[in-house]
Amino acid sequence: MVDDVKSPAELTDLFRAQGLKVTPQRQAIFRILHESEVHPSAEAVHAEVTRELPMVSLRTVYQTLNDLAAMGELVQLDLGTGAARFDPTLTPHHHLVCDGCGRVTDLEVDFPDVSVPATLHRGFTVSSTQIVFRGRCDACAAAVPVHP
Amino acid sequence: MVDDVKSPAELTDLFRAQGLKVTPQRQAIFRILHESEVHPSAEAVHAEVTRELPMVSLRTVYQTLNDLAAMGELVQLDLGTGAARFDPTLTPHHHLVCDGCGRVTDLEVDFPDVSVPATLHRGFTVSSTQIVFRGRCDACAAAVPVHP
DNA sequence: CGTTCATCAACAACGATTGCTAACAAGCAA
DNA sequence: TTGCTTGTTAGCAATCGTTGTTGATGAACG
Repeated sequence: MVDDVKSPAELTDLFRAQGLKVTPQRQAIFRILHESEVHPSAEAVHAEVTRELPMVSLRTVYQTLNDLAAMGELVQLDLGTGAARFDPTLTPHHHLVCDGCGRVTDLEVDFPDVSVPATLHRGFTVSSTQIVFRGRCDACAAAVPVHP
Repeated sequence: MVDDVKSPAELTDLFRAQGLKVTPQRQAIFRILHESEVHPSAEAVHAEVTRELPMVSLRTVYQTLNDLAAMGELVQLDLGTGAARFDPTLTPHHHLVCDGCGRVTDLEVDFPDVSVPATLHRGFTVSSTQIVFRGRCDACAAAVPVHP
């Protein structure tokens, strides 16, 4: 099974263990991330949060997402789509990015042959490998058959 | 040999062929790109240009870089290092990105096995594949041996 | 030469993100 | 419960990279 973001209860425990407080705002963010099937931007998470807690500021959402990313419970992606995306799927995987609508799709495939040749890495220590396939999803390809 | 950005003379011809005018500012940018061994940001190109033409605005640099990228004479990279990088190497290749200093290094290696499995692409049309290896270059690894 | 249109510099505006700070609330203990 | 301590929040300003706007300049082409 896929290693998703932890449950709200687990994240609550983790936050408390780090001496961080668990506020209603944070609980709402935990729940939204846990239920999310996509790669939401901070803005998108904020839009969801304010449906139940209308006073939550975007600032708070950023803070909590950054905390989660720093704890390794979330992966922050910068795919050149304008805003950073927060990926609740922790299993190493890759991404399809649509140049039309910006949609990001997971690709749960391992490419075991992809590594930096020893003759070329020149002291570079690789900590992660990201593969991004850019193109157009079916919907966008249909919408713009010829020119952009 | 590597397919680098065209010479200033060739770029001049290309601009004129497109009905774009070739100003001293643009010629300076052409020359700087052609001599560049790295992946300069717009800011870095601007810093170089103003050494010979102190009046050139950052706006003009962006405009020319965008024109070149639109013509396919330059590849614009967004690697999450803050600013966009402009890559004068046109041959398909991949990148090593140092999380410490942000340095971007080319990796002239082809990974023929990297493609989206037919069973998973679900209508997605891939137009380009980017592989980014993140980690630390030798200098940054030496500077920060343990914690960041 | 003169017309015309792209370009220039300067500044404002923009979107995404972060810094700042006073008011506030979570967690803990008594 | 009550109170204390400390981290958190909301709101706004500021920052960064980038682009829009504009009046003036200047190149290209006839």
